[in-house]
Amino acid sequence: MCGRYVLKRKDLEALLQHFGIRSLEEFHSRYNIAPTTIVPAIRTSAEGGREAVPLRWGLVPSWAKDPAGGARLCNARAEGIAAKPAFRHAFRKKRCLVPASGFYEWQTLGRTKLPWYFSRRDEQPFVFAGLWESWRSPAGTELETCSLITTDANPVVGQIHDRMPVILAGSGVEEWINPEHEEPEKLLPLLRPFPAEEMSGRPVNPQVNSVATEGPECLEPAPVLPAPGSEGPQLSLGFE
DNA sequence: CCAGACGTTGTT
DNA sequence: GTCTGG
DNA sequence: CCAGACGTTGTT
DNA sequence: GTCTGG
Repeated sequence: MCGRYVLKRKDLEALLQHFGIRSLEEFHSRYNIAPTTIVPAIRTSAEGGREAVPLRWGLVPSWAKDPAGGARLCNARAEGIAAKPAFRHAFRKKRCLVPASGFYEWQTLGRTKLPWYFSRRDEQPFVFAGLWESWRSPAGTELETCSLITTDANPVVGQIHDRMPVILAGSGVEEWINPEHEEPEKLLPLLRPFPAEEMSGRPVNPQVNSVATEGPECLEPAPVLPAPGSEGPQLSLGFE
């Protein structure tokens, strides 16, 4: 799954430039982005161009009664999005890209959780495949939310967790937000695990566990603390 | 036809 | 929004 | 995703 | 144990 990620300022700017979107308001690097917070996303505008928009992470279906209580939809399994009531509409009509520098997955070690940071091996920014929705309150206020699509983990991430977010690359990026595409047969093949050879991962500062830790210290290497006899974390993944 | 239900994922 | 049940 | 909160009633 | 908040 993917319940936390990283987006550095310069990476967002590079991506916006790539899509021909001029950088909006100032964005500061965020090293511990969590569900329920506002995240930058890219989608096709009503006019057919690209736009960057703030979305709340945690999709709320348009028909939901309460946007807070049940909104735990920060991920959507690729296998089910074409049919699940909560996602099928967004899958056809409201696809988006979510810029990122890297993401976290947790390794359970006994009673503690160790966060690992995964990114492209070349440290280039990338985009997650996302869905968004619009919810209107009884008072008429509009709330736009999003969810990140997950798929099977590749062999690198798979050492830690069996799922990972879908990372789009190449022609898949444009195809995903092309509004002319609505057929699952065309879209679902884009939702594959990112190539393991192009990814790397390493254990990082356990302070990541708390959403209050938001700075670059999140990416500090995890202290090496393998107790004798217990299996400690491997130093890194993504190497031969 | 209308009323009412339906949210998802993750983990052990 | 869309499907199911009555 | 993880961390942290969450008591409940009856009675004065 | 389970729900809420970030």
